[in-house]
Amino acid sequence: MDKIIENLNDRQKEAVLYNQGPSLVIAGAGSGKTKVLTCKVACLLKLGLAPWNILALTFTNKAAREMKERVAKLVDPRSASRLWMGTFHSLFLRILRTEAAAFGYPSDFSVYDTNDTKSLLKTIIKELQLDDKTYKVSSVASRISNAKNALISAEDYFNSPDIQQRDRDSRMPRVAQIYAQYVARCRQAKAMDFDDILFNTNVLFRDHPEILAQWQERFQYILVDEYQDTNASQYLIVKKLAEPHHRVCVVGDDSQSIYSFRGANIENILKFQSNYPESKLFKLEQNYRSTQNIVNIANSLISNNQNRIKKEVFSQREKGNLIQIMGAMSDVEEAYMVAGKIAEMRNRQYEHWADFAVLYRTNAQSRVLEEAMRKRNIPYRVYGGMSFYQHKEIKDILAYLRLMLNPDDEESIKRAFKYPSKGIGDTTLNKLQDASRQHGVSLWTVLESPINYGVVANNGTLNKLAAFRQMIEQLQAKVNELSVYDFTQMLLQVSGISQDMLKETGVEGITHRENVQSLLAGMHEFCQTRLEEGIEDTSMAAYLSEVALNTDQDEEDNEDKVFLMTVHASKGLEFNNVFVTGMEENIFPSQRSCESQAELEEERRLLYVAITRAGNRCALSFAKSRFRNGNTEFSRPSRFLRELDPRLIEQGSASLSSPFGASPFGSSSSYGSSSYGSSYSGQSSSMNLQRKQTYPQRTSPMPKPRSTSPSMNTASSMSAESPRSWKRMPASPATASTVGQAVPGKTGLASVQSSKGNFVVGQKVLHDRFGEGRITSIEGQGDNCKIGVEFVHSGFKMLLLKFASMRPIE
DNA sequence: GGAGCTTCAATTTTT
DNA sequence: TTGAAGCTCC
Repeated sequence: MDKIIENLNDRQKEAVLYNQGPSLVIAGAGSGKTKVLTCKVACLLKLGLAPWNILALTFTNKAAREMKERVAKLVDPRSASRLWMGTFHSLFLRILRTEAAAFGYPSDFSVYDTNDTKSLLKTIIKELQLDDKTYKVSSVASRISNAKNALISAEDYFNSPDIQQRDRDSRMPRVAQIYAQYVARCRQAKAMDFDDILFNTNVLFRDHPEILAQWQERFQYILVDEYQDTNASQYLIVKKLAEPHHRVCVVGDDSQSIYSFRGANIENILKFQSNYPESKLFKLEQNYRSTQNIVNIANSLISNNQNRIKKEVFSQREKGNLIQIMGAMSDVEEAYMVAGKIAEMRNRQYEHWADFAVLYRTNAQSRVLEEAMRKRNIPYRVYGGMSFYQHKEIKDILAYLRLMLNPDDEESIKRAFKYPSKGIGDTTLNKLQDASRQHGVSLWTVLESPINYGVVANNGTLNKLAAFRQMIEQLQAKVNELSVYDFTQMLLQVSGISQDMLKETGVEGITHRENVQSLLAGMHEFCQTRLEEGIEDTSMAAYLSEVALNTDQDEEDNEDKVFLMTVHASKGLEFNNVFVTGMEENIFPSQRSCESQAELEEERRLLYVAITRAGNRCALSFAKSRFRNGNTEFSRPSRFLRELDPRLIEQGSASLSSPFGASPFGSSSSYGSSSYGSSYSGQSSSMNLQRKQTYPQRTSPMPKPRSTSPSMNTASSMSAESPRSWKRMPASPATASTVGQAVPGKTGLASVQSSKGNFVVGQKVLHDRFGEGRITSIEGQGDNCKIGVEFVHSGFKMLLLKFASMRPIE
């Protein structure tokens, strides 16, 4: 026991050792939250609790995995593997499967993922003959999801005057019907969606006290990670399970609550103490991750929030570097600036690429950043994006597997129907669906005898349907005879998927086949592991129940690369150096979050999360113009920048006082030119940055672009600025009338006069997109006059004067 | 049933 | 601008 807690500080020890009643552990950023949780679990085991008496709930598979590994190291792997430690969804799914009979489901019901849900909703909206522009699938889905997470059933939804009024106000009065229909169809398909797992767990516990009592008895101690992210449904499950013994420990940080949009209720953590009056509060306030300056500037920001639990996060590390704020003329320049800084810092500090993270508020911002990284030969990875199990080819195969256990699974039938193509089109599918709806039976039932259900089709079609049905039945007969691995290999042959995939040519085909191979490899591993552990069941059912909720990334990318990700995705991670980009009004905070105080506070917490990811250095950047939704938009620096303690911001960083309120593209040239000249070392000079252009570039492998078609059309640094990119700056004063009058010099030309001003070799210029630079050459005349400019952040460019939106400065 | 066209919208995301 | 989704035509 002592050994487990020997590396903890006093606060952490108290939190770990207290287990007389409910406790709330407020764990500031970087305060060793996971350590406390894992040590607590280890202590409980040492105190004699059986692993299966401990319920430890997380939000992600990754968190659960990591925690399990750490517990395994503290105690023994065997005990660790027997803990009830996992995500809310995976553990309660397990319970639901066990208790399925109690609420009239088969134990191998299907689990619908977001795609299935949306596809079903789309069908229902069509069937109800509602306008799919008014009833957008995504908004209907989110209303239903929010309702479920708030434990509002379809019936409650229909009967709630408030909700009905709200739906009428937003011109979607029939969401209640869609909801009801959706629930009915899920039940018919013997399927549950993610939200149902929690919702139905509540229903189960509500309607079956005897079952609840069993699980209460089992879970002697309950721990919840990231409690600030719990929704009403999760809150209530925990409350019910902990009712008899009240031994529950929740850990979280209200300042890091950033998921209200998906139903998380920050009140759960704020009100924990009133919900559990006898509870004890522990605060972990020492941050071990970040320097004092980073912790303090984050504190100065978050102190602007009203709704929070009082705490004083502090660091005993060195003061560290000041926080830098960098301004750029455009999104492109911002990206180059960040890329340049990363390259420079890496060389100077002998750091790894992976010590750097570039964070942004929206995914769309990654584009320019990626481009800048590629141009600078900086290897990077974009974190997030599509997970393995969301790929079409994987989902198609899993649909077949799901059908084996549950042929009533409508979404899976539809998938299997469509792929590989069987000559059965939408027309036939619609007929089948209509019949299924009219007779109140599943699609599969209709398929078993289409004619009996009034499906009118020609013989060819009927034969195809019969062939499909036979194939499924034939496969079903084998399911229990083979391991998943063997079965799936057979399935790929029988269904024609293998043959079809071989037909695919090109890069995408290769990727698809590789993904299928990975799926098979995963299945093989599943079987091996099971056999090694002495579990004989390597069936598909066993596999599917394990995989149903695996939606996280199987990222094995351990290469040394810079991380690019949204701020949301960065939660829980840490990096030596963090760049937070796009610090502009309407981006961060996002436009949609400016309406209410609560939303604005969440955006502030989001920035708090971003800043506290940094260990040693943190820089925030903004651009004065940004290309968004096909237009160049001008923006003002984020209001949050003004909330940061100015004493912790590096001198020479962008001045924030002047541009506010002024016209976004005011005439102050000093603003743009001085703002980004400073460097981390505090040597504030643009020369310093220019010099890095000559640094020998360490070669590094080019990262694979995410899309299959790498963008090759980006303006090469040697070419004249293309009209296409010029179009991106409609506000630029450049016109055809800017033809220059050249003055000859010793080599080439020394200067040129144009309607934009006088350009001389060696002169400083300010370009709307590339920012500040110095002219190195002038050649050609008239329309062909080209000016070579060495830009501070964008490197050398040869620009056609005619198009360049550039003016001399100084 | 698929290639190619038009249209339309455009935070954040795990399970 | 991108991309997804729907529509048309072969």
